[in-house]
Amino acid sequence: MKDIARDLDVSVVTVSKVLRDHPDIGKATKERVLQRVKELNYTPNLMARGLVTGRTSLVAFIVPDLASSFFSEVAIHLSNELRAHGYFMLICWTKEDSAIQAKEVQHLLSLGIDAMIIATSGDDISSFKLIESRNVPYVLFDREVPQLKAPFVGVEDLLAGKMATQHLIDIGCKRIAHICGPDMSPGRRRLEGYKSALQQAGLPLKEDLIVTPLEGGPRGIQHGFEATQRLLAVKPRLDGIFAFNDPLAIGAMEAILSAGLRIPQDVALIGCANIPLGRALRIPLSTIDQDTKELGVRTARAALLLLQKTGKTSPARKLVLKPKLIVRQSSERQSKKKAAAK
Amino acid sequence: MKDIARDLDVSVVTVSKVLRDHPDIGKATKERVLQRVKELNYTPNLMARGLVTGRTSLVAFIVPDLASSFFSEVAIHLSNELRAHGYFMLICWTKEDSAIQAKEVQHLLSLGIDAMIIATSGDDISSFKLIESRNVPYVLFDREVPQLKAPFVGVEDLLAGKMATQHLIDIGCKRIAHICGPDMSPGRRRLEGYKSALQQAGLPLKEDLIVTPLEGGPRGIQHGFEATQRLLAVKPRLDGIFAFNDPLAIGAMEAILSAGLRIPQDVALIGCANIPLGRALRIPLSTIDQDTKELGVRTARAALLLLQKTGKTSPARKLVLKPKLIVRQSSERQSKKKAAAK
DNA sequence: AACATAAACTTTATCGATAACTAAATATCA
DNA sequence: TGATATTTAGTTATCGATAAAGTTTATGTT
Repeated sequence: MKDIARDLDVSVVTVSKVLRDHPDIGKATKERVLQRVKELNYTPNLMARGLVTGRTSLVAFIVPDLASSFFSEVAIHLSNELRAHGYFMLICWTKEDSAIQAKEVQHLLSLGIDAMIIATSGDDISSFKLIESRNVPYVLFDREVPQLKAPFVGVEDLLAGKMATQHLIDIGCKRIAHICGPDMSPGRRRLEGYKSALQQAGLPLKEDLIVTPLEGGPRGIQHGFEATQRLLAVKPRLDGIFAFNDPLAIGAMEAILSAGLRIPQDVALIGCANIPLGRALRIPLSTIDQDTKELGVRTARAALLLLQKTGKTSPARKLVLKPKLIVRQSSERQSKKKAAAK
Repeated sequence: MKDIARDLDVSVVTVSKVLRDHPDIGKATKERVLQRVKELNYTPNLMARGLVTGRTSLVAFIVPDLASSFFSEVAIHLSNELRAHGYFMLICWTKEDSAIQAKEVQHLLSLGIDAMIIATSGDDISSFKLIESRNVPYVLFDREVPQLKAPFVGVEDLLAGKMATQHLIDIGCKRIAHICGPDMSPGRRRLEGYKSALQQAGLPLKEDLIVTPLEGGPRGIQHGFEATQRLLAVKPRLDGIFAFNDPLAIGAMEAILSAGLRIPQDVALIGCANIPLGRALRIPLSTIDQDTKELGVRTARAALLLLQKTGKTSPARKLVLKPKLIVRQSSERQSKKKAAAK
């Protein structure tokens, strides 16, 4: 910038103004500057600019898990929407580890991003308090933290849990197991939904049919496999499994099949998230759809809203989308023939 | 920082020194400062620091595609390795669009990240020239750009293409099709490998058995489906498909099955990337494994190496890993029973 | 002609830190 | 004991921009 100013014999500020389309610059100088800028392939230093203006056009998306495609898909839609409004999105992976998350958040904060979208790992609120103290707007995604009054965009998980479990009940399952997700709002609510559906149907709640993967961290196929092996050892044998997410369900599928049992005849199976590959599995997987596109777009809008109304206090809206049951072969039995699938 | 200095009646520089563990600070002052830092929950402003030092401890990973899990998996290992060395990794998605990539690169550059790891969308080298002109070290990942002498970490794609095609030939396929990937080094090399394997086996090369998805962008299931429908219309009918990646192969699988054909009896199928779900598919998918963990770790090391040797000219190494054939049901026929799978 | 207005720039201060140098107080040693 | 080291802390300049206020010069107004 200095170079440009020197070359053209104008002040640095003039150059700066040209770059920001400031009204008071002559047409002639403006063109001279712009040309030189092009020649030198100059780009303003965002750190310096950010230092003064406090804005960087960056939004960070903090996710606990990348392997399960749910967050990746949402990221895609988020990114598209934010990009359309002039923001850049960066993804930051926390490995479902709240200590890592705390570090990343701190680092991002001091880097000076404009907003954060967080699917939190752990409900330690100190990180959030830190964000608030820095006046950086943020949106909670997928995972709610009750103590915080930040905007939240997510899915009605209690209902998701109920729907999945109720569906298994509808097709005649009596001994339904649940493989738990991480101990955060979606995991807890889906479990709750599972319990309440059982209760409403007058089925007993067996603690040994509720398992949590031994290993922590993001829930993947191998966790589902391991958990299901333990479940299959419980007698009398279960006849249905509702897994927290699709990867867990896929692991469960492998465990069930390799134990020589049939799906859905011996054990019916349903997951949650509706990953694109669910249809293509050995046994197409029933699941609960969460509409990642809608989630992504709505979350982006929530963030953009915060970014616009700089001063005004935000109403801190809570947006909860309705989940949708998708029945495929893994839970299709004679008794009832619900439509859906695809 | 100023506040802390004022409160404790020391200079800002002293505080700064304490924070950086500079040798010349008294034990007493050091402790006083540290305590106040904790009380105020203070974090140094990285923009300001970066402005002076030129370092931010940030590494950006630029990927064209998030849906196919290949890059997500690599990202996980990359992130782990970089984190172990004190760097933070941010993922940036370019939608397989070189214009978007150019923008993101520019934005990241002016943000002042320490290094970039790029799986490029398009071989427009102007972005790379820009990066070089800013003296930001970068590593090319997965996709090579011949004109550039930056370090490269990837897979021997020519061999991958050969292995996959040769395998189909080995099991008796005569009319083998290929669904192309994006027009960059992996796509081109795998196609080349496909051609050379056919040639070596004395099989004719039919141009109408080589298709490219109509729609551009990241290759997904639906692209494989669409491309395969066109392939199936070609007479005499093909008896084998080698798809650029696993999602394409899965799309192909759906198209083949819904056309009433059997896999592998009528059409044998092989993909590339070895996504974790390949095993669990309706018909377990043969594929070429690329060892995402090794790729991630090696790429991270290459980047770290560049970050260390600040001054010295880097040897610009090229690291090409050997792919591995994984045979599963989608290409298992009587004739030969190769082992592998799992 | 005198003054107000506008256009087109320039000056100065600042964002929040660090680097390089300087200064004072204390320690060490012949 | 005086001289040189060593500790510890403070000064000043700078990184690359922007905001706010100031300065010319040209134009219009009555």
